[in-house]
Amino acid sequence: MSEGLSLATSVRSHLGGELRSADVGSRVTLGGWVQRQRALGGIVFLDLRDRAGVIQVSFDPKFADADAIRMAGDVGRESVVLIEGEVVARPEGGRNAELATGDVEVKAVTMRVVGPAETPAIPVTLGKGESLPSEELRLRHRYLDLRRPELQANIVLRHRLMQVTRRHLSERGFLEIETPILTKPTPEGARDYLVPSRVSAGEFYALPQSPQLYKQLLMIAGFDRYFQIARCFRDEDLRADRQPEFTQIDIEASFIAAQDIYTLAEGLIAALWKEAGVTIPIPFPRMSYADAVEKYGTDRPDLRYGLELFDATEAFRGANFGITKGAIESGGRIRGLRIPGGAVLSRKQVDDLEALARGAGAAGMLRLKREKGELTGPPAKFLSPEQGAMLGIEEGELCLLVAAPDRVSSPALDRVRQEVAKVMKRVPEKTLSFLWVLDFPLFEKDATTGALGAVHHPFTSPHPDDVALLSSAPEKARAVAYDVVLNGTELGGGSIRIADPDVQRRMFNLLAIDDETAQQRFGFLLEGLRSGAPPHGGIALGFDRIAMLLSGATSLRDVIAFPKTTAARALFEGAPTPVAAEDLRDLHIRLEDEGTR
RNA sequence: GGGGCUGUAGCUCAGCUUGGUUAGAGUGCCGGUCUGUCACACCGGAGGUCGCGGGUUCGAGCCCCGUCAGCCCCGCCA
Repeated sequence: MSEGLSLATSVRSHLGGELRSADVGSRVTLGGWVQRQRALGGIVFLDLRDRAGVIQVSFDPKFADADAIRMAGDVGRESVVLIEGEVVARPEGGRNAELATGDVEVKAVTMRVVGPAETPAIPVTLGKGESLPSEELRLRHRYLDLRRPELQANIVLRHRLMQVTRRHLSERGFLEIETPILTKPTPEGARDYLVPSRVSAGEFYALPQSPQLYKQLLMIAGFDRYFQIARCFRDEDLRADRQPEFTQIDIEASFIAAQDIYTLAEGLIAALWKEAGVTIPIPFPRMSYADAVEKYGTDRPDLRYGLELFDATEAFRGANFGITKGAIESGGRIRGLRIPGGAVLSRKQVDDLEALARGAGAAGMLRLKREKGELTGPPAKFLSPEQGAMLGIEEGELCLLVAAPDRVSSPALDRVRQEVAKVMKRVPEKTLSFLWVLDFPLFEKDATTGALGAVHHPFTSPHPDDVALLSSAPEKARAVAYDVVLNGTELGGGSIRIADPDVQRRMFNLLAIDDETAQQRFGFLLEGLRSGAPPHGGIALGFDRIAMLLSGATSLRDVIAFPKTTAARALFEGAPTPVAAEDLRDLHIRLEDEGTR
């Protein structure tokens, strides 16, 4: 973890974790935490930990004063001590190859306990028979948890990724500009975190879900290139990869097209991965949204393994098989995947796959396989030999099919495909498969009401080839919107925005937002657009997620210094918390059921 | 909003299937021995609201109901 800096001060001369053979002979004053003691009677060893690592300190009666030896034996773990002594080479056979400092040790002369510690509530260093404490306790005693080298390394990497981001973008003319944290509630999208206003009774600010409108206004203002490492807030239910407050690398630029954003984001992503020691090839491959959903059933496909979906509708056309016949007649298709070597999967394994498909909304899954040249499985007897051949199932292959409308079969087959890759061990762990998914639809239809909603957001520019569709078939119109995906995980996304106030007005009309509502919600942006807006667009990358991937962590909580739990609680400081009645009064807020609290 | 898993010593866990004497282990902690250890070793000791509340039972860590907390998933996340 050594960063090769001198962190010497008037209190300490070196970082113990940085000492090496070259330092032998130096007089040093170290400060750090007592990680472990080994008292052998006359002689005492302390493992002293600081930001750079661990160094062994020996207290030998021939060098150290008696007070120091006594204190070294008595001091509690995790206490902070200052030690004066000399760096010496360890005796032959006494070196510790597992320690970066293991060729040397510090022979102590004096010691002071400057920060005595009570017995830690959770172990910082795991000893014999100990495993990592529960996450609940780790979060409750976060200052102890953060002392662990693993978390320190994650936080240090996060810092370096931030600096790379700033340098990379600054060097390309991007200006880091802060936008408000107290902002205006937005009815669409995620739930807002609201902040009551004291001076304006009954009115509320919202914490930003993203700086979207502000960054567009900065383009209208002529700053041309903006970025921010922006904190965003969304009051939705959480997951391992979702925190209520999170950090985005937010980027916007003027006089650009989508192509420019791809190049820019690829350069930044390559720089971030390089900082973590990984060279990645750019540019990334690109795929249309329509292709992604057709071939993989998802808008963020994992391309590390094949297992493309295929359309088997033609093979089943005319077959007197109730399930497929019904699906085809009601406008659906028969889609599925062929799994090389999958014929060996057990009945139970395939049942489990079907359960996943059902969990994702499918009524069931059809199975066929070819063994010893013969096609078997429930649908087989309904197919003529010619129809069976159309399925293209090779020897040893298992074929799984879902007969349904695409909106059902796509998510079901996506789940099945991912699980098959896992079960068949087809996922190459080390491969990094970056991908641009382009040309998202502009709108999505609400399944129950049929109303149009924005897929990305209402300021996303329609695809230039599809402008005519806005009047005829808006649900078929594509947007100039793009996501960048790594191994099936969305790293970020963005779009080219609408710069023309007339187009923006049409968008609102299609979204059933009338002029008055639009003015009320987005007036400041609309006025801005009418005052001369350059063509502009941008992207936002999930910074925590990138830090998580690059540090090898499996939870965002391991790359955030003070994260929240899945109930959005902060266990360490204890937020949220009730507040005094007079504070609520000042904010013009009265709680329901106050008497029962 | 829904589903699943977990909660026993400071920490990590066993005990719960099939209710029954004094709830165990490792580690940590406390005391002692030990001059080259490095997950030191050895000897001794203390340490429990079995998450919380209610119920069933002669009897509950164990069975039932509720509740709180943590984690994972679905919905949700423009």
